[in-house]
Amino acid sequence: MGINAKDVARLAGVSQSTVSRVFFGGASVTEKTRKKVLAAAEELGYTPNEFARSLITNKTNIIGLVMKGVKNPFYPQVLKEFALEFKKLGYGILFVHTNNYEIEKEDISMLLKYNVAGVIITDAALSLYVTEDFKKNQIPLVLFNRKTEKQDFYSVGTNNMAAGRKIAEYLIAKGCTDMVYISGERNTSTSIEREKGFFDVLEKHQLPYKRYDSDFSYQGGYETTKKVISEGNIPSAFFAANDIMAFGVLDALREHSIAVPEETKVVGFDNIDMANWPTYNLTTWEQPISDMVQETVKYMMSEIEEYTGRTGKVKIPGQLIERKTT
Amino acid sequence: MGINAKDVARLAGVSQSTVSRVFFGGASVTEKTRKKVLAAAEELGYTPNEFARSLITNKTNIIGLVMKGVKNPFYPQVLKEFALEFKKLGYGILFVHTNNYEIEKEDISMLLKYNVAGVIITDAALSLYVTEDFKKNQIPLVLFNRKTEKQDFYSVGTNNMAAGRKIAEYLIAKGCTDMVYISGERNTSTSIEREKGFFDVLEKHQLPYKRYDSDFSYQGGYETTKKVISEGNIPSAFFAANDIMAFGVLDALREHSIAVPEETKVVGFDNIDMANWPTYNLTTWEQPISDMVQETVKYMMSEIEEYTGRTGKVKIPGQLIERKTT
DNA sequence: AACTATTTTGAATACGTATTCATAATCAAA
DNA sequence: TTTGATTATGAATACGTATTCAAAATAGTT
Repeated sequence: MGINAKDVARLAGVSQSTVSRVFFGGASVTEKTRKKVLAAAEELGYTPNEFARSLITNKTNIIGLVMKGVKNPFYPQVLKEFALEFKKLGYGILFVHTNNYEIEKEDISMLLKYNVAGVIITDAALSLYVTEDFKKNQIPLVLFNRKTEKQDFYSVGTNNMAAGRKIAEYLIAKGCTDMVYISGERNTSTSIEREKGFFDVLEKHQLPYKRYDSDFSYQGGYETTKKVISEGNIPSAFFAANDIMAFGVLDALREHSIAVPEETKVVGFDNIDMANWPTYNLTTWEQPISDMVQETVKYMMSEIEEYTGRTGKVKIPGQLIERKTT
Repeated sequence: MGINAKDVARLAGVSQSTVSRVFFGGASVTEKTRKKVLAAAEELGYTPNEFARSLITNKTNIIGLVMKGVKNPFYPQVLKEFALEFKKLGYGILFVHTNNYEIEKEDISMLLKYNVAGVIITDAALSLYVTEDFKKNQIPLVLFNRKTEKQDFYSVGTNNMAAGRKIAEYLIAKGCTDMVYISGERNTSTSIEREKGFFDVLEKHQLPYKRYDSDFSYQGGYETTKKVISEGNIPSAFFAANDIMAFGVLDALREHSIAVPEETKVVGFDNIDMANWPTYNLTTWEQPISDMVQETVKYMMSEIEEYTGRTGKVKIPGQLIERKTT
């Protein structure tokens, strides 16, 4: 179909090998022939065929990015940052949306078929066989903002437990005495860790607390809060496991004319753009997306350079962003 | 590195050709050998190398999806729908985030290098040379929710002008007399068309109107409304070119204690999930994402099957969703 | 059984590139 | 210039698959 290296070689009066050397870089080519080749390539509109290239090198410049939630604006933001960062490095992004809670066999297959250079899983959980599939093929894998009980991965996240603790201390300092934690899906490490840090501190201070199980969604925060209100005891503070649930909390409170931060306080998690919108003005914990992305990319590139399969848990510190809901 | 067809062939006691035939489909293979091969493949964990495949067929199962805005939740939603739809058909998605207003040369190059089967551009604008690059390579292209002045593309969107008209008629019927349109970026077809339909009707009714230029962002809607308020004349209705701007409008109004829908009314566009949140309860125009995606996929697949380069403008009708802001 | 028509299979080849290995060209030093 | 060392180039090959072409096996018919 298209123009190939042989065509360019013919026009430039050199061999195909030389054309390859010009475009691959790192090899020794005379300045004169390089110019000849580049001129010919320009004239013909030649672009190296990435597939043939990958066939030889057994490497691709594609990173697989697996994502589940797009309703939480946090994740599109993450996607964007990854896209920009990898673009700088000449890598493309194969986007895989996984619908179910766990990454599906189909999704893995897609990633393997295209021999991705690395995989980032941002939202979904993954089970054992996934481990094996990627390890067997020496494909570096990063769990972004999620961990499994098993330790054999590299994961990048924020220090959820410390954040939970800090938030508890902050609320106590503000005079809160009894608090409610609204969890995300109960099997996600993020929700569990935030809860643990939060409750640890409350227990140490012998303060009463209660957990309501929800699902990281706006509706979840909203309905849960309505339930809390209907039970009659308004706590002195709500800590929601992410921002959009906190928005649901705030809207439910507003609907019942419960003043924030006077009658009760609300803290979220993520610090998505919307947290700064005047309607919400939400006090929340900032997840340093850029730093987390940078860290992920750094590991990924080093593992692509030379695969070691090393594991680890990197926790990028975040910070409390104080606004008007506390 | 990994397992290849030859390995499977050896284990199954057949030739590589037969393995290929089993996995490519459409060819004639005995049920018995098929089972043997599949068993061997399963045992070894074989997946056909898509790159070698593409080298032969000169086709890929990758669709390039170019997107600019991720702050507007409308687009992540679109991304998700495309991902799911194409996954069903065995296609992967190469996600390209373009930062600038126009799709960049770098982005095009990425798409060409990977020889994508088709390209969908959702948000960004594109200039002439892009046209040529894709046409030359017979790569089908769809403009999703955007059009250019040039007619030589296939575009899928909603009928923005008709929607603008309907919204105007609706507001007039509600008794509004002077209205404000808050535009998106001035060079986007969507914003221009919505405006045109809207103003056409108002002019016909000889009603006063005014346009404020904004940028499709929440901040834009918010600041613009503050400006409108500071000018002293509160219009009887705002029509914002998308929902998140409408949210900005509502928040600005709320801040100034201007009652909606009593003192003024607000209409958005898109009907993103958030429009249904209790804080906003926004009356808006629903863009039928699913239908638009379906239509895009249909065209894409037919052009992949057999490239014709045919152009057209498909407009999927939407509908007014009436909530509490009017 | 004998033959033909059809289906299934294997060997060989092509796709476009990177890379090894050998050869040719260039350079440095005497 | 001669020699030796370095560099630039080309021919050949490999990557993993789809596909053509011929051979083998099977089914169908008499």
